[in-house]
Amino acid sequence: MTFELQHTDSKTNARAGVITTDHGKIETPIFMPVGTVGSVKGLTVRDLKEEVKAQIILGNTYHLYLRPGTEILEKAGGLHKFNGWDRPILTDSGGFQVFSLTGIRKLTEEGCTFSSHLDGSKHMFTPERVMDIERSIGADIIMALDECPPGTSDYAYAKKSLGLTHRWLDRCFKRFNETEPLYGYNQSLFPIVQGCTFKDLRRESAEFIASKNADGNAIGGLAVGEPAEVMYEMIEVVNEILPKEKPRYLMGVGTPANLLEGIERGIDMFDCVMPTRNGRNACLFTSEGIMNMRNRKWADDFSPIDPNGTASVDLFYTKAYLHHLFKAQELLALEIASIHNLAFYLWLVGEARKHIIAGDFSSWKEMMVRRVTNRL
RNA sequence: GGGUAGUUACCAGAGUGGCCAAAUGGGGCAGACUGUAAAUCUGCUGGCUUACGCCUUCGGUGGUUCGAAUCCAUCACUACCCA
Repeated sequence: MTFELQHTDSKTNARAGVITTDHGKIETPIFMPVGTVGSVKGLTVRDLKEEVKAQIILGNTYHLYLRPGTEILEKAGGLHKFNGWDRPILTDSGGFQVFSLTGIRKLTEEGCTFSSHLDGSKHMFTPERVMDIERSIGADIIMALDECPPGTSDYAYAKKSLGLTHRWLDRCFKRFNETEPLYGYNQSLFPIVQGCTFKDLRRESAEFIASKNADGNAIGGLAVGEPAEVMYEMIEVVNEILPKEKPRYLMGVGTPANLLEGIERGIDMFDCVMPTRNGRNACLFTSEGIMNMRNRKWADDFSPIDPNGTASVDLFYTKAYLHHLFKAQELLALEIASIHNLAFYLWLVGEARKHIIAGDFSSWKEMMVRRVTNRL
């Protein structure tokens, strides 16, 4: 995997670049739709390519390990062959599940013991095991196993957790370097900066991560309960240290405004369940603002879902019809909303890229932040 | 014509003397959702009120009672059964 930095904004830290993987190129800044169990919920590969214009999608190590399991994935020839997505894939390590499954998991120096949310069976993730599973899945970019502590963690816990994440990272790299890809194309391992909301821990972590000289670097442990302003501050602290010539991935973020603020601060990659999950819950993000499609006011609005939208569903269907589909609990509502939201997210980062290259990112971004946070 | 059961908030439906402005479900109206244990979750849903509280309500009317959605009488309507 390589990264070519094409443009850096003169007024901000925003950049435009190209990541090249064995499954194709990714133009940054980019948003990556989340396909936890190997499927971006509600969308076909054709939807992803033709409507959403996705360039890379995510899979999740924890979920894919539990089902269908590595045996099936290896028999299939890797996740790309299994789900039919022949463009780049990134797999999260299960670090986020270490955070979200609090109560059915236990952390030790060795790794994380957890009960399957599917059948209660006991499993253990160690850095080595996670690397092996991510080799089996075969994503182009694989994430290190980390601990993602809550945004409200105190300093003592944050420091302790950071130490564990760093030691786990060394073990991830060791195993990664001792093993080979299974399917004939290269894989890149991204380390993850942690440190909660403490600047000195974030700096310490960023320096440690930068020293690994990985193909790309991630920032984790944000948008997990802390205020957005604090998140932006942490990004600034970390991005001062992370190398400019490598892509920077802000994990799990976020709202359209979060993306714009992140891009301004030098983030290149984002992923988030928001466009799909909120879409399924009738929340539509558009260039004019946010709409709750279940609200009565859309019942007799026969204008297109999004006149400025790039997906065919945006112009083909009306707001009134989509409102009706949500009220009637029709599957089609979830699909239309998911396609729309993802297409909007991809449009947004694509526009950001154009404006970075054109040199007017800053003013465009200020205008867009106001528009995308508007409630319709 | 006779008999039986019933009539409760938008709908269905509990409640059979005070703890009832009235369970529960649905519907309705809003809100939340950030590396997906989420097609999920939360709140509100008689009126006025920030709240305390006050007012009006359980088919109609009239009673009994300190007190009635709950007991009595009567009328109306509905369903089923017998002629």
